[in-house]
Amino acid sequence: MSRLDRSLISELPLFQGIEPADLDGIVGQARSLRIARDHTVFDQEGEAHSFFLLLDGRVRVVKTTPEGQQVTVHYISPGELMGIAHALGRTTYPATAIAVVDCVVLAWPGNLWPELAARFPNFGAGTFRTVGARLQETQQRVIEMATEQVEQRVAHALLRLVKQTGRKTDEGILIDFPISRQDIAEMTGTTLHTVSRLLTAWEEKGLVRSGRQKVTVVEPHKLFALAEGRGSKG
Amino acid sequence: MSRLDRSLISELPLFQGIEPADLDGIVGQARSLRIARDHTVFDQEGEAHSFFLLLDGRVRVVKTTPEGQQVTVHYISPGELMGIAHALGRTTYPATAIAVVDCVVLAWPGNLWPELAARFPNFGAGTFRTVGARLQETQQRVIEMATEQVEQRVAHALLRLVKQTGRKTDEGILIDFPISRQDIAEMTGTTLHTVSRLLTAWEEKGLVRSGRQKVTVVEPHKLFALAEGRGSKG
DNA sequence: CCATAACGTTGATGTAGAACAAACTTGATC
DNA sequence: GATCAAGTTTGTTCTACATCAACGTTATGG
Repeated sequence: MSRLDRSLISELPLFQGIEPADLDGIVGQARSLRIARDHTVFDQEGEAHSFFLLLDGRVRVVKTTPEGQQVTVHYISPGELMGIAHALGRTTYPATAIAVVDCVVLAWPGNLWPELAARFPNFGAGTFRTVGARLQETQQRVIEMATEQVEQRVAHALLRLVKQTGRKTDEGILIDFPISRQDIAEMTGTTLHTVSRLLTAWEEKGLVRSGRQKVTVVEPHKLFALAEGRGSKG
Repeated sequence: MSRLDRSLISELPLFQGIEPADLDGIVGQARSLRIARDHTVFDQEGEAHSFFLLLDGRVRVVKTTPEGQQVTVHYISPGELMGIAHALGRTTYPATAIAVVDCVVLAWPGNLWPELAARFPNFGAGTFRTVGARLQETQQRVIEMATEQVEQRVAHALLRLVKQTGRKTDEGILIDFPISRQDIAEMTGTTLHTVSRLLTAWEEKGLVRSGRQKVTVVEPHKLFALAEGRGSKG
C-alpha cells in the first residue's frame, strides 16, 4: 500500500482551515482504493461501513426501484464526498455508486465521521454545504420533471454535465467520460429511444456532435435557449 | 411579547441531550411569531435573516419557476426546522414557505446557527438528520416522477400526507389541513383536472372520500396497492 | 339573500412521448 | 477477419394525460 499524504486533499475546499498536521492525521486514517470501471464503490442497502472521497475519476450514483428500474441520482466529481450515510443518520447506503471510469478513492470508517466533524468544524460545515447543494440540485430536478418536457430536461442534463465535467476540444465541449443514450435516459426519466431521436435532431441543427458513448456540445448557448423553452419555434 | 420557556422545545428530538439551562438560553434568543393562514413565513430569494422552528400549524414550501409555475417541495409539520439556508451555506431562501393554517413559529437570527451547532453537537447532528431525511424524500420524488404514472404518484402523495398529518375520524383518516386539487397537482406534477378525475374514480371505488379542500382516505391499504402499481386490473 | 369569487366536476380533443419492432454500427474477442 | 454483444437509429402504433372549454357547487361578505 502506497504512502498517503496530505497533498492529496490539502487543496480541496472541504479541508480548508485545517492544520497540516491534522490533515496528515485525517489522511492517515484513510485507505486508498482503486475501483475499476463498471465496478461499485458501495451498494444500495449495503451496510454503511465507510464514507468516501473521490480523488480521481467519475462516479454515477444510481437508485434501483423494487421493480428494477434505475434512476441516476447524481454524478460525483473528484473532490466530492460520497456515501456519507452515517452523517445523515443512516446505517445503510441509500444508493449504489458505480465507477464510470477507473477511479481512485479514499475511504474512512463510517464511525469516524462524527469525530472528524466535531474536531474540525470546517469539515462538518463543508459536509453540510455538500449535502445542502445536493438537496438543492435534487429539488431542481423535481421541478424540471414537474414542469418541463423531455427535450428541455435532456438539454438541462447535458448542460449540467458540461458544467461539471466538460473538456474543451476543437469540436466543442466534450463530456469527459463514456456516457450512453441509456445513461442520459436514466438521468432524465425518459427512454433511450427518445434521447437518441433528440440527439439526432440536435446534431442536424449543429448544436451537438455525438457518437457511441460520447457527446460533445458544440453550441452551448443555443442548447441553453432550448433548455429554457425558447426553441427555434418560439 | 409572551415569556418563552424550554417546555416549548424540550420534548423535540432535535433538542435531546441538551441541558435544561441551555435550552432556556436557546429559547431565550428566539422570537415567537404567529403567522396567519395564507401568509408567508419567508420568501424565495429573500435575504435569509432567520431560521425557524414550527411549533404549531402546517407550512407548505413552494418553489416558483421563472415562468411562474409553482411546485410544492415539502410540507413542514410541527417540530421541524425550516429556512435553514444559513446551515447550507446560502444567504437567501431557496423557496417560499406559506402557512396553510394559522401557525406559531420560533425564529432565530440566521447567524446564530453556527454557534448553536458548535456548542450543542446534538443540535447540529439533528439538523443534519433533518436535511438528510429531506434529501432522501426529495430523491424519492425524483424516482417517482421518473418511473411512475400520475395515478401512482398522486396515491403516494396522499399516503405521505396521511402519514405525516393524518387524523383518525369515523370515516377514515383525514388529512388534517385544507388541501385543494390544485395543491395536490403541485405536489405531483400534474393538473388539478387530472387530480379531480382520480379522486372521483377513487371515491366510486370507496378508497377515499373528498370534498372542498378536504380529503379522507378510507382504505389506506387499497390505496397503497394502487400506489405500488398493483391496481385492480393487475 | 344575492352577488361573486373560489373551488370542483366533466366532456371533447390533441399530442408528446412511451412501447413495440427491427435493422444497422461499432468495438471487442476468439 | 468472422462472430458476437453492446450500443444506436429509425419507423409505426398507441395511450396517458395535458389542454381547451363549459358548467356546477360551495363559501363569503356586503
